[in-house]
Amino acid sequence: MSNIRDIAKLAQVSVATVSRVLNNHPYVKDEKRRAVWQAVQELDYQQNINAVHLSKGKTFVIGVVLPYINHPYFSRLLEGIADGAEANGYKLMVIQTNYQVDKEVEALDMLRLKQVDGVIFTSRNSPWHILKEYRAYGPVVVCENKMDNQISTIYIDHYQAFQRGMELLIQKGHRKIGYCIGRRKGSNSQKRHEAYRDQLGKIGEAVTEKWIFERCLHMEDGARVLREWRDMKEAPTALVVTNDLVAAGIILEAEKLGVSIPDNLAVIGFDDQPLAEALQITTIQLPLPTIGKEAFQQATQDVKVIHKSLPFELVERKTV
Amino acid sequence: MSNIRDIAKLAQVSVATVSRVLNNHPYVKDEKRRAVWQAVQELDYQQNINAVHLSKGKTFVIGVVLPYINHPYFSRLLEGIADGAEANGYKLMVIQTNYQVDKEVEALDMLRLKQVDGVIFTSRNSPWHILKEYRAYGPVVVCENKMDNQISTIYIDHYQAFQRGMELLIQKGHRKIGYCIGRRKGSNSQKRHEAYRDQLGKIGEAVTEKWIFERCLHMEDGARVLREWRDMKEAPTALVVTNDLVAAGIILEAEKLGVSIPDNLAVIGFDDQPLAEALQITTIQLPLPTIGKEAFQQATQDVKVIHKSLPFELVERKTV
DNA sequence: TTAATTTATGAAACGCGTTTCAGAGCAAGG
DNA sequence: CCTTGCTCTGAAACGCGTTTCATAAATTAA
Repeated sequence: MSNIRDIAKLAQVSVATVSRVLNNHPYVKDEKRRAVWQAVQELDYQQNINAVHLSKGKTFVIGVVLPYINHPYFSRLLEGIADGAEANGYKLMVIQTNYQVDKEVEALDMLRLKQVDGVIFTSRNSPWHILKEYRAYGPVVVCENKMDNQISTIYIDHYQAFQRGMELLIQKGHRKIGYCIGRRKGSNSQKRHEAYRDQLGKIGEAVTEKWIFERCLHMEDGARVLREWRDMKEAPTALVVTNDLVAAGIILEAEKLGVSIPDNLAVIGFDDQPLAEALQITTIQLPLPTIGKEAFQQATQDVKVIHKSLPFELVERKTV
Repeated sequence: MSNIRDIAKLAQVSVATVSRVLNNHPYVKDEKRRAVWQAVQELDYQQNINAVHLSKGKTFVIGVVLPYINHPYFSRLLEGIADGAEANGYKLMVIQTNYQVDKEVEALDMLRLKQVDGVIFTSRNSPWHILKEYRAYGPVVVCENKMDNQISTIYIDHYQAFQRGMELLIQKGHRKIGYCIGRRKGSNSQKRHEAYRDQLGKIGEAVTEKWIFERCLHMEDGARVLREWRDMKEAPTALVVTNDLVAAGIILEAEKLGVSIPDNLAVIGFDDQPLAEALQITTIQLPLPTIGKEAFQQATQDVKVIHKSLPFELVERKTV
């Protein structure tokens, strides 16, 4: 394996000149240029990118933290990030965390150790102060609605989005409304809960804890929810659901059990995945790829901290 | 930013000793150990992993090539790879290619430049000889059925899997059978086609080109197929479909258009995603996460070239 | 008590590309 | 003819951790 010094020797120039030639810098005589390329060919030179990274103190790699790779919400987000990366000559290091804090810290450590130039959290479980702590090592971007003067956030206003869903249901006459969520403690989840509480408050209804279905993220969870719902003495007439996947699970299980949607139960999802279109699910469309792309921008530019909310849109179909 | 030499100076030891302490090597007096850690604290030392990579000639990163991140087939595969990586202290660099050859080559270049220790192709578009060319730079693992004495392959026998699907349909009395596929030229696709041709041959039927639906990968494609199918003068009575997602698209569109599944059209999918369970799709279950995990193993171990086929299983539900 | 190990430690080399800085040569401007 | 101002180069420093090798000191085995 030859290196730049071997090339220099063979081409009878200095390593500086070799570097210049390889990187297409100006101010090198054509004959030297040719000599260098000639030597590169002869020795079958391959650059060692790790030396470049060391020397430049930069890797053009962004770390992406996501709890589950195989979930359309995060896949779409990741896709957006990947598009941004591709367009800007960056690579992506993907860390699947299953919401384990140590995995999240591992991702942050890549930043600390200069393995990546920035980190994007599509979701997180670690306390905020940990992210702040690592902020000194490089840009950290988080996809949630949080105002912090050091960490940029690109997000959907889940409070408003959830509110929009609630409004639609209330407008259709629903008063007994429940909701599904992946986990309670997430920041986005909390925003949704606040919207839930506030909207119920507006129509003089109290929060019914039993109507809040936790651990709802995948399609199977939807089926579970529908069965639980069916067995309730007092059941809600409408559900605002984590995402389209869970909504689909609810709807398909409802079909099996002879529950009519939306007559017996109205359902509203989030995301607007192809599945929502196929099943005619009323949903709140979220611009996930755009979030991803913008998060990427922020992770690479780091000129100033921003907090950007991207618009959602209600897509009315047939489940409300 | 302090480095190992600063630590050495402050702790009054050599850099070799610092390195030993940091890496928990034996043969260092406890007092020096303490002195080093003390200095590390004082100077807030952060290791530069790029120097480690350069020095070791290894990065503990594996490159994963996949055409589409946001597709459950590849997501599940990636999930398996990620599990393997996590369990072995490796990180993953993900390259989304959209089947562009230059993107695939970019991934291979990461291997050549020592940015990654190995590359896994979950699917590819580049000619085989390119992969072979890069094989010299490190392990390249491909998820398709190809016997090569240099490149390991971990795969599902798509010929047999497709055959199994065809057999079921034929056994149920179908003779006019079509199929859906993502793209014709893929190696796995070709295996499927061969099985299609052969099975049709066995029952004395010829291949009907119009019954081969190309560019079927996502749910929307299924809807398109169903409509095309509906408009055919002579239509197949059964379809073996790319994957569960497309099958779901077909089934849901059929429902909308009043086409009865399986009475008017039998459908069999691949993968056995949660969606298949929810929609009661008869499908060929593929061990995607296992494929991923094994591919990972092979990408890191590289002791000898293997070709491993993993078993699939027919899951009969209600669409055949 | 001597030989053979084991423990401990540092100098120096190794992995390798980038960039700064000083200086030389040469052409255009005055 | 002299002064700017490019063009072109290379030496050396920089980024930084790992590992080998030689050596010294302390044990243990014989």
